[in-house]
Amino acid sequence: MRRVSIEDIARHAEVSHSTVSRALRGNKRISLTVRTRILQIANELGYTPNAIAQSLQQRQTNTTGLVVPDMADPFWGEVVKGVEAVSMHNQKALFLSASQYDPSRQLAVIEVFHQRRVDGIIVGDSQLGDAQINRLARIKVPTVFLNSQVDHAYPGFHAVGIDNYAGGVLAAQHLWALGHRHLAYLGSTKRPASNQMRSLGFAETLRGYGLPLGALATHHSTSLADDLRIGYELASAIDYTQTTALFCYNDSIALGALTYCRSVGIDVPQRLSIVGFDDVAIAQFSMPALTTIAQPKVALGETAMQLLLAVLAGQPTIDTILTPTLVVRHSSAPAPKGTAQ
Amino acid sequence: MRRVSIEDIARHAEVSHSTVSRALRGNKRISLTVRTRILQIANELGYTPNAIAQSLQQRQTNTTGLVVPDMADPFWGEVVKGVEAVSMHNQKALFLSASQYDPSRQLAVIEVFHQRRVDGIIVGDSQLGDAQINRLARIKVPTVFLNSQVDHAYPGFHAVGIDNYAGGVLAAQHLWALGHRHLAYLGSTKRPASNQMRSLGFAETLRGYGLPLGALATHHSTSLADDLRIGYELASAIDYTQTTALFCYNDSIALGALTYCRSVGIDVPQRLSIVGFDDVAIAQFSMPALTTIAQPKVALGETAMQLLLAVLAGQPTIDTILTPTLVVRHSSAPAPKGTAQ
DNA sequence: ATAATCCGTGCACACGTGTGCGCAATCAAT
DNA sequence: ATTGATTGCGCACACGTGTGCACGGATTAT
Repeated sequence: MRRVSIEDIARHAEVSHSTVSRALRGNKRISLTVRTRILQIANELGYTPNAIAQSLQQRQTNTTGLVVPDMADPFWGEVVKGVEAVSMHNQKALFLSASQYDPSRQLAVIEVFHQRRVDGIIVGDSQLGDAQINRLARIKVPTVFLNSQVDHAYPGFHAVGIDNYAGGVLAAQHLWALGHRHLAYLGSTKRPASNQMRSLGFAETLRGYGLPLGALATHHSTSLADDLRIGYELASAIDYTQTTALFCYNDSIALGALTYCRSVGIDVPQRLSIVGFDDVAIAQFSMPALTTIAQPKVALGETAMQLLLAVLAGQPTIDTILTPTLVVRHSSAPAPKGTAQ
Repeated sequence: MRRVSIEDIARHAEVSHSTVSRALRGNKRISLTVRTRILQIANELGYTPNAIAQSLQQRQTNTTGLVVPDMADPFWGEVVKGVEAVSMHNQKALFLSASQYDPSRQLAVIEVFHQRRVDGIIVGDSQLGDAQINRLARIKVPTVFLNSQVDHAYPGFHAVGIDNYAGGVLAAQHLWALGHRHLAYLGSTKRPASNQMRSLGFAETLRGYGLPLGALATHHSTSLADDLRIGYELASAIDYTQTTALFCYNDSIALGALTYCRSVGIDVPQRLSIVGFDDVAIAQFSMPALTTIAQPKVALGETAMQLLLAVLAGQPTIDTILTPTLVVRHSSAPAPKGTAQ
């Protein structure tokens, strides 16, 4: 029942295990005749190198740990896809775990990764507090934070993310240009930093245009329910006698809001414009198709993994901020005449 | 820069590394005084056990490999979530890789997992051919197939899936009861087995009701494009002067079809009923909300992992077939009067 | 012919951990 | 007081792999 090792091959070939090891790795110092015989025997015996033993001896596992808040979230699904693609392409294996938006669980996962001696770690949506960061800093594993909610300025810590403020600006410019003068922001405090930057970019831009105070309402859910549900509930708290446009923290919340509007008979986009954030796959197929601020999700994952690989290779690196883009579809339209100021 | 090992702790405590190992593992034969001293030192030094070395010596990695066709697919996202939850709860780490619906890549991933000496493997949507199965059988790693497209009857091979035929039956019963007499099936040959069983359950049930030949059209996409796009394209090939109901291989295809209908002004569900399959999160928030055959996705992942754990524990196991359920929403309605036969 | 070079291979150790066995010291029992 | 049991710990090996060094034999140069 035991697996076949280079020692077994050595016995069959009547050489030492050193010779087998060298032959398999293509060392020049092994004669061609011996090498071909060894490869032949290895093949017959169905030999598969033991990466565990290799990892132990090399003190390197060629393994990365990835922790995201929720696997089933379509946003993170795409990010994971990007990370996995680059990882596999570079012959690295990928450990995956979910943190369920729980910082303590985030740290616990990271410690498990460290036990497994991953070469590097990618943390999505980090919400680690100072104490946790200190604990993490002690283990000295190269770490890339992806769309982090906290600022982690430590050596060995790197970051990849998008410019949330710029995203908020884009949404404001778009809706203002369409003539909207009473707007609302629907957010979630589950992601403090990005939520704040998006609403800030949105609000400051509108203020810059001279939007009177009070014409912008912000609603933040503190609930931990699904975003779809949150969007539905937040949308139901809005006063639609004035408000003509909604900017939502993400597409899921926007779709929840859209569902609410449909259920109470508010026409989108004729009476109300809705702008989402992320551009998940389904956004283009909702009814009406969602206008949204697109994040380059797969690219985000790819970039994070590439950054990590560069760090591991000892190359100099810089943190990366990707820029979101406005995707205009059919959930946004000119403000209705009656309500324009 | 070297990591701290039990050897280092031993030196500080002036004992042998054996004693440290035993102390850390709570062996009774170590005196309490020595043990507490060792734990103290281990803590001060920031010791983290090396799982690689443990794996090598125990000949067991407490690791599972999971391969799915596409991380970004919302269906597989939920399955992964279930697998990960059970895996983490049982202190097992999870390797993840995507196969992109490519059988040869599926096998390649499995071989990498084997090199890493995973204790078990879960393969989603297996499309492995006979040659590949033989190769896989040789490595003798306990394997669970999840919603497999092929029948793999080998010792060491196990399966978890849903009853696709029953799902097709449910859809047929529902649409027949609503009075639909001209129907179409929109499928994808990317998943041969499940696609066939769903359409078969659908077709045979309708035939059983006495539906005349020719009143049921089937369209199968052979393209590798996104399902959303496939749904759009397949829907555009239907003759809607007769057909009043569509049953789709999955929700993504159904949503694509829905989008097509919206774009050409076909009212759903007044003029056309659409039934999907899977019940992905977004199905309940589309416009109109999608009637669908729900798969217990998370439970599917959980069950697969639990089955694997049972196999690894040497317990007797049986393959599991979960049953899908009909979820009626607003994309299906009674057939329009004019077209009823 | 002898010395210098080169080529092919094996010995032995390292990576970090767990454990069977043995050994010394302490304790209890006769 | 001697024997026997018990307790607490270390020695040495194993897991599978890679590699520095040495060593023997063949080849080449003087």
